[in-house]
Amino acid sequence: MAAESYEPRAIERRWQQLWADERTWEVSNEDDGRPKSYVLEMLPYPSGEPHIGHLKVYSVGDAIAHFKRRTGHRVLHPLGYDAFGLPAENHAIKTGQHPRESTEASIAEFRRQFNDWGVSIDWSRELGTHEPSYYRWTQWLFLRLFEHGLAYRKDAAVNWDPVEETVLANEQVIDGRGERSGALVEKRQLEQWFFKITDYADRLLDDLDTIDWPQNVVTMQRNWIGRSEGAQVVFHCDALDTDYPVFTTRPDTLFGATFFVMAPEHPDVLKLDDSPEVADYVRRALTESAEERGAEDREKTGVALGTTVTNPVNGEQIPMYVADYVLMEYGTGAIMAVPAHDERDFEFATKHGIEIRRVIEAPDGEDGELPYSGDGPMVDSGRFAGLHNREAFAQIVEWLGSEGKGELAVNYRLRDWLLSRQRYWGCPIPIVHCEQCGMVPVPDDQLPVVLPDIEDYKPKGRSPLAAAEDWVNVDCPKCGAPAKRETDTMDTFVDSSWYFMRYCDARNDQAPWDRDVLASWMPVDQYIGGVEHAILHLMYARFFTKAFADVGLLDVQEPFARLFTQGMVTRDGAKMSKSKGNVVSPRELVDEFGADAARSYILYVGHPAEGGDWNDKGIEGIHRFLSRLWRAAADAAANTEASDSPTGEPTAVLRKAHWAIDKVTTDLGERFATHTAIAAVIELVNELTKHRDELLATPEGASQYRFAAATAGSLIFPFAPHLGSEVYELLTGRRVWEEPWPEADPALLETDTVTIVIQLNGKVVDRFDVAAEISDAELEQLARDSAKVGERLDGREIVKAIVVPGRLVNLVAK
RNA sequence: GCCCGGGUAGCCGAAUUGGUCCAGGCAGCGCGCUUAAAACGCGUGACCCCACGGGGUGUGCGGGUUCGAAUCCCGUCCCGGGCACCA
Repeated sequence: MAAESYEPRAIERRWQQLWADERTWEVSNEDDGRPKSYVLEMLPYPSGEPHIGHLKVYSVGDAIAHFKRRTGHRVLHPLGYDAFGLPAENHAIKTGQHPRESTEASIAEFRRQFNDWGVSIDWSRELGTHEPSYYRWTQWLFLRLFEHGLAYRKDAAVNWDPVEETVLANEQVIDGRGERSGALVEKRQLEQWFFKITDYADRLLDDLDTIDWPQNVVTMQRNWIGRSEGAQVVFHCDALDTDYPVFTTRPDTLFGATFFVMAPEHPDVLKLDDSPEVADYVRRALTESAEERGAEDREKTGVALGTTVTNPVNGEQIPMYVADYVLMEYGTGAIMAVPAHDERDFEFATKHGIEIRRVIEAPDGEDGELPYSGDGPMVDSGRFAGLHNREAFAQIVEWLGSEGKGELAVNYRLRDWLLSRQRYWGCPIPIVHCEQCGMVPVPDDQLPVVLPDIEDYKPKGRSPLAAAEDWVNVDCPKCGAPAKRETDTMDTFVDSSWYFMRYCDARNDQAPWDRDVLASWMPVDQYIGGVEHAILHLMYARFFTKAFADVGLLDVQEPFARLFTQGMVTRDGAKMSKSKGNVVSPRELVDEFGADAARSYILYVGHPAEGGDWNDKGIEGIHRFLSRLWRAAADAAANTEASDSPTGEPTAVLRKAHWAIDKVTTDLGERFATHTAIAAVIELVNELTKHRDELLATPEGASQYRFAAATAGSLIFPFAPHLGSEVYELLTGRRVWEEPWPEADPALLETDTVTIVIQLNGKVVDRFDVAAEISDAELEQLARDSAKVGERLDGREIVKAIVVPGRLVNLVAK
């Protein structure tokens, strides 16, 4: 009997060294006839050292990558770092350390730990988004979008984070506060760079149907795009002789429009009425934060503008108001108000004593409470009265069209992506501003525009780059006159919106990628990451993919065919956080229990898509299991006569091994239920431990024991690759990752007999064992004989027997 | 307020998607090995009755459909997440 104990560190070091020496996980871009599979985890942001979330995402991804390799796929599984960004820069402001230094120190630590975890990465494709060899192509791609009008500069009211001292994208503002700083965001009128993501709203929406993503992520993207269909309707204002278009989803309620409201930001408000009362209201509304203004239970305030517009359907003059519940950013910044059928308008009208006119009845004819936003027949609506409002919708829009007063229209909640940042540690925007030529792109052969070193990283309301005068002052690439570089940098989300394409052809120095190479790998077959990226990153990456397809750089429409969002690991039911002091450090775990135990346990704590509650004792259980497997393998190996192909009559252990193969294959391959997959291997190992002595007593038993132990190693390999490799090699002399995934023998999956339970309306009346191979027809006959269909039982006549395949029989009585 | 998820042993969690519950792990209890401890192994493990064969009740709560419900339907209560003045 082997006396050695399981020493994960030694085993893990040995295999990691071998994988590094042999470059086992590198994959060539040559097609070798196997189907490709691109498995990718969301790229990590290197800050400090990896946390438990990183351990989880790579445990998940690596299990998939290994499973794919062993089921005959050519697997691309690369890794890189999202290296630009504010935390490194804020650290630099505090300490004076160059962000590059702190970032690269962190990258080194990440790389070291990923290796300690034994993740099967193709390191030949490693990249960092802060490297000039990478951001050269970020800039190059930016210029392609610029050429096609998809990157543009405009003056707009933007979100200004007063703590970070930079503008933020809409997506980075949560409840009126900066996503990182938590500071109340201010509106500032600034000239900024945008990507025209709104051009892609419909495609981003429609193509959600073509990808296999979690339902909740799809829903979040749908809501974020926020497509609504309705009509644009023109209201004429005699006072300024101006037409004011409004967007409405309910043109069928036009006859109920009894007033008209403009947003405080609307440029015409003060032209219509410059009274002190109006001016005061506008001033107050504009200085309020988005948060205050958006508060849910806030009263509807507003001021009359002292003039009217004409309702196009009936020629009525209706009063105009300015009110802050109307948003300048959505629609046209003005609305028609229908208090009878809109809650907000109702509230405002009630407060200001405005007429509330019902134009749609509840369908049952009874007048319900107002406001009523449902469907029903139209009343008090001129020639449309009596129609159902759904029919009237189309007819009213058609009539408006014929009068030149309106048309069908679609509106989106989605805004263009604001990409410029007034910060240092980011990718420079490759544009030169020339007095003569305007905005001039830096020629491709002068890329990259290298980020210069500076002394002072502190933002002062403009980019710190502006202080680097040697760098800023250049000759215009077009006319040669003195000009200035753009000093804003790009949002880091730009860097991470195309990195998955770069991996395909990571060392190409002629182009961001070769189109054919890209076509051979894209799309990513399985993408894995946190649900917190449901909108930002995942929307931007989809947009980039579509935009590059349009520009002619690639041939796919969607970057990520399947998405897996992992749940958060908690500890004792609470989120892990430094302030709570309940953080589990991957490094300490790996030191104590080994990477295999840490990785297996994290996949065992629950279904990886849901959370999973960390329990310090729990990982010891997994460690015990791995130790048992190790000892079983050592025992089998010590029995040198035993062959690894099983001989003799199948015993329970052999059946269990095949059962485990079947279970792990389904649970890992199809359902991605890692918990039950690992539990199946645990059961197999428990079976081995339990029957060790009796099995090892005979040559047949020993062969089955050896086979079962090798199978356990093979099956645990995707979760615990080091021990899996060790066990398999020990027992078979072969490398497990070069072996095809095992197949279960169907004949061994079944047990000899099954117990048939005869029930009468849920009550057990009889039970007996039959051979497992019994056919359904025979089973039913047995049931009839046993329970005497047609006779009476418990005073009731049995009318039929329902046979559930292989399991039980139910009798129906009346 | 609206839209998704989810409530199963003391805890984490399974349940082949409608097939007769609770696999696996943790904690607990008992036993073996041991001078002892640790480690390891074996057994036990929802609740209530019991003549020791078994019987009854059990998946947040109340109904319903079905031969059969953790699973489907209706109502209700909690917990988590997303959205929220978007006209």
